[in-house]
Amino acid sequence: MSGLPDRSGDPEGRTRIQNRNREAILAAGREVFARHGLRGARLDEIAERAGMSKPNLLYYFPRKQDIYVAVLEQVLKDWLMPLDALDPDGDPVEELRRYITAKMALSVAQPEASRLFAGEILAGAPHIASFLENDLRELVKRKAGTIRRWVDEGRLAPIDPYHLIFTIWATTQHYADFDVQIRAVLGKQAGKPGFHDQAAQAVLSIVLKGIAPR
Amino acid sequence: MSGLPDRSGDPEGRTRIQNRNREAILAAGREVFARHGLRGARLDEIAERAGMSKPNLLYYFPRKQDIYVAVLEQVLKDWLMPLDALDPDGDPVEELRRYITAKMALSVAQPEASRLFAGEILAGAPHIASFLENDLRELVKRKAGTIRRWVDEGRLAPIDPYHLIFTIWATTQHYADFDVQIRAVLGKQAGKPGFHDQAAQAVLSIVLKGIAPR
DNA sequence: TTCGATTTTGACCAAACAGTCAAGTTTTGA
DNA sequence: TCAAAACTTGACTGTTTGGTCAAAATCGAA
Repeated sequence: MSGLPDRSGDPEGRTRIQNRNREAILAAGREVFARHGLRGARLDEIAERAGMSKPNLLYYFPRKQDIYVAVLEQVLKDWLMPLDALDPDGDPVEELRRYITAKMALSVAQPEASRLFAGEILAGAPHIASFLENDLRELVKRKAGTIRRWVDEGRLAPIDPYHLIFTIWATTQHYADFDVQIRAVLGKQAGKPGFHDQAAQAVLSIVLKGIAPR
Repeated sequence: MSGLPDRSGDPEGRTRIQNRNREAILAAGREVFARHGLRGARLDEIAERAGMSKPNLLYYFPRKQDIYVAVLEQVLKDWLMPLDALDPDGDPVEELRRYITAKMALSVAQPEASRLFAGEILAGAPHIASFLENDLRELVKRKAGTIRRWVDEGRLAPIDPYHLIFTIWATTQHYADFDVQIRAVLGKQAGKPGFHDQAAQAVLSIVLKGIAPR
């Protein structure tokens, strides 16, 4: 048919306008869902932040939940990479140092992703139950096995691998999820260059020293 | 006037029925707000869980936000007690051990309170900004001063007190806030008696070893 | 330039929701 | 026992919200 947009340059077969608008919607959605969750988010608000009318928004994503799920999928795409990268054959302390550093970097680079994830968990994880019970559970099981072996070999202090992983998640994601509280407590200190490096150093120091072998 | 209910037994001057119904509403509100936040919560849902009609609910709290603020006030009433109890003249390690234990106990005993707090933070802390910038900030400043003195005296490893406090908040509140994820990862293990004791032991071990003086 | 496909939106609809009200029921203590 | 106060709720209102639709505007490649 004459006049059809060229979609050959796009793996999903989408037009230039579709790609641009979907990205704007997902960015706006991430922002609004991170703060208000699925139920608290308003389509009007997402549309306004995406710079388009509400009917146009719905032209691309027919339901509010469709936007939410698409944003969640984006978040989860990279969510497990840092843990997945933990090398069973590597040096335990260096591997965990790299893991903590990578998680911290993710919190700094994509705080809204972390907050969206946290909000979904607070809501009971209705949309990511499968992801948690399968992808996440299997990966954590494998990596916990690795950490347990490191402990058994005396290369790490006797610590339950699951609780270690939970501790790393908690401390690194905290800087994204509770950013508002941290800024309230620290005031201008929290906005200074190097603040997150200091935070990363503190977490690395406490956790790595906390699990160092005797 | 004849027939007035006796309120002399109540410090707030409320009747027996008022006390009973307010408590039911606050308990229901805490549950619904913890999961859905203020914007996502429905009055119908709170009323149903409180076991009363919606107009009756509104007889006691005229606006949805009134319930939310009342629930938040309940949460914040005890929120700072564990940190406030940190004794500047005590043994550093024992004081921090007690603090971590108390925070963990709070997470176990009142997970919804923790989740409500987390949700309010994710939403930008619109209703507790003053609390964060005043009560919390002042208290943390004082206790960070105590911890810094302990570090300076060589009684703790060289660690930034603020990041230590954030680490303790993160690790202890994680067991309440991310309970759904922990249960997904651990399955039945998370429901066993003693699980939270093990969690507390793990956090205590990592953090206290992590900040032990050389 | 053209024309078919795509994109856009103002106006609108129906349902959901916060909150109201009049009237009935229950409580309360003299 | 009684009457005033307190409590309760079905029916309702007005607003908000998710979503629809017809028609206009724009895009895009021939």
